[in-house]
Amino acid sequence: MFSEILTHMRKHISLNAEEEELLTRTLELRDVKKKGHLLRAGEVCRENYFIVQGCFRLYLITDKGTEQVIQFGIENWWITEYFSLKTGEPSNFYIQAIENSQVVVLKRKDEESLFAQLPQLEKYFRLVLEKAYAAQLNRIHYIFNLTGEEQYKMMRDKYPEFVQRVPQYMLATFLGITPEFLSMLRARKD
Amino acid sequence: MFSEILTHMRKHISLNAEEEELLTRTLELRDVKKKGHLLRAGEVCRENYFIVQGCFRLYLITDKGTEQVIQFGIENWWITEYFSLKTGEPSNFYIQAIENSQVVVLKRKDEESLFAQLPQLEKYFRLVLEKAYAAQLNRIHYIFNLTGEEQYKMMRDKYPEFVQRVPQYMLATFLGITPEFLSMLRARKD
DNA sequence: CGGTCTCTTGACGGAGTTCAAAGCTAGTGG
DNA sequence: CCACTAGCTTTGAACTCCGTCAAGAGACCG
Repeated sequence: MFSEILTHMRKHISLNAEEEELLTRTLELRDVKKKGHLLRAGEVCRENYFIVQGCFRLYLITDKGTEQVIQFGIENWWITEYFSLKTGEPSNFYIQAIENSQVVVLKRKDEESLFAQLPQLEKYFRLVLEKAYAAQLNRIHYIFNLTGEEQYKMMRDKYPEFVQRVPQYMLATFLGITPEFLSMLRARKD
Repeated sequence: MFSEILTHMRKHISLNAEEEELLTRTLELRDVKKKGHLLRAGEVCRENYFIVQGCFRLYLITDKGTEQVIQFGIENWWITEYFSLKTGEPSNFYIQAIENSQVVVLKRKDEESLFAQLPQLEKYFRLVLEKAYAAQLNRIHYIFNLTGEEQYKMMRDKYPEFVQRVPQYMLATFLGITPEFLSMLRARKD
């Protein structure tokens, strides 16, 4: 359903019925099965995704052959790989559904004309990006100043439903620790 | 001078003479001495800065009382603390000049009316933020997958002039290591 | 030329990794 | 609905990178 994305947009900008109709004509809904990929390393990223329902991860395969989760995305967040999307170069990252999910797809080829017709979208995405960028700075702060244990406890206390939702080995690499060490942390009763 | 920021904007959007004049009337030039602050922890961030000349760092004081650099900024980059700027809450961060510098100041109180008069600025900042956000994702990737030593060598080889430009103890905390350990790395000839 | 800021050196300690193996769980097909 | 399998989690021992603390040596600026 497009109602979720329209609700989200209305929090930042105002659109009339005609404009909303233009949007829903251009955007596309897509279902993604658990473990299905929206992007694989080596491919060029040509779309931006708004998560209607479900949960995704953006990750990569390191030189050592292990997976490193860089970012999670849940309902009402946009997720994409901007570097590849903007430059047209092949991406190093994967975007994968952790659960059966549904996204709204904004294709790069439609972006320019849609933004030209609905200039307010520029503001909407500017505001979304400001928020996402601020969150990244905060994250870097935590990475450097909290131990793995402290980060895990913070996640667990602040977003308990989220910690339940994703496999431990994905959460571990997101926190910058190994699955083995996270398992040990959980065993130590607080 | 405003010529630097106008040149930068012309790379992303087109402005006519009248629009550029409106911009330069609203924006402000400010000189900042080495070690001067644009923002201190506890203050509310009310401005966004385009670096015309010089070098800045965004940092914070950790619980242990040490400085942690989160981000550097040099010529033609915007730097601010978006969380405080957007929410109006006091910031936890400092923004400080590393050299004698000059910035263009965009005040929050002018932002709304300026964006209303020059809607193209929405696009300009959207594009700037997309690039900055992509760079942060890449940075998180390096933080997790390179050791302190590998990150230092990459910085040194990729941005040698920059490594020269900032004090070692600032570079160390930016890389997530202690100044002592960075000193040791430098002593090991490659 | 004096003081503050910055960089270096070294000994010790701890948080987290690596590797290997075993135990558990959930989805799948028969 | 059960059994099997692949994927996920746990455990433990040895090891490593990097932090902490403390002291001293340069270097820069007024």
